[in-house]
Amino acid sequence: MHRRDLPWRRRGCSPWGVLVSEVMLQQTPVARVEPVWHRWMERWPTPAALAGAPAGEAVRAWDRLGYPRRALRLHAAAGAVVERHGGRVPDGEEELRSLPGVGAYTAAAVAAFAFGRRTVVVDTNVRRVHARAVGGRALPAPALTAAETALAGRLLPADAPTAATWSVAVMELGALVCTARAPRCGSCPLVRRCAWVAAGSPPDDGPPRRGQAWEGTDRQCRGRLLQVLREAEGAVAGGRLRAVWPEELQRERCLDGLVADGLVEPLADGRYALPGSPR
DNA sequence: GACACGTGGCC
DNA sequence: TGGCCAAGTGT
Repeated sequence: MHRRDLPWRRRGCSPWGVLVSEVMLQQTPVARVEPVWHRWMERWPTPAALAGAPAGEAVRAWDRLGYPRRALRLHAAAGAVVERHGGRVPDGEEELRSLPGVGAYTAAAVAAFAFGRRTVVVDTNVRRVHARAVGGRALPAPALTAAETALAGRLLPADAPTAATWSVAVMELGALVCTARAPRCGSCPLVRRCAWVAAGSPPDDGPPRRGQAWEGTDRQCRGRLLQVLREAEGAVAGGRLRAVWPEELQRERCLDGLVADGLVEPLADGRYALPGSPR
């Protein structure tokens, strides 16, 4: 096995660094996260540092990682850490889980990888490895099931530090070898014991997966609008937004949605800006 | 439980 | 070439 030397997996990385990485990695590939994570940690090395910055600056620094509401939630999580935990990232799954943007996976991951706690870490990689090696299926079900969590719990080593290492290893296996498309079974340490390989590597028998529509969607529209705001120094006039999305009805709906989400702030003079950013 | 939510790279 | 996929969460 090859364990990647990722900055948030190094010994000296703070729990805050681990939390930032886990939120950034939600639905986003490692390669795109790395440079943004480095800039982020240099600028905001502690939860208090981020909490002291305007939310809009977090959105801007999020750059093109996608799903920018995560930046807003991370900013809110930093505030909650300062308010409720004295500025230290908590080490318990329950306290972590109560932070904005931290769900079951992220809470378990931070508890395990930042604090060495024995938690059941189940992400898409773990699910795929287990579906194949144990379940004999090409891909896991569309949504996480209680049975999958239970299985992951049974497979987890009893010793806490070993359990954390185990979780990293299974995730790395899923990310580098047991990949969704074109898995490298030839270099997999589990080939001999893989139920899916033993069954002849049958194709996925689940329901066809619906691809995410993109062209012309609200998501694309929101992305365009926010990109203009991110790249602008301060506030921008409505005309700048009109230019990147001419269709008025949809543009206004998306703008309203961005404002409702707290990603955009409408100014009294009719212009728009990232929330709290310098005018 | 289904849906909304960004972005870019890969085969 | 374009559908598929990437360390999910909140509603």
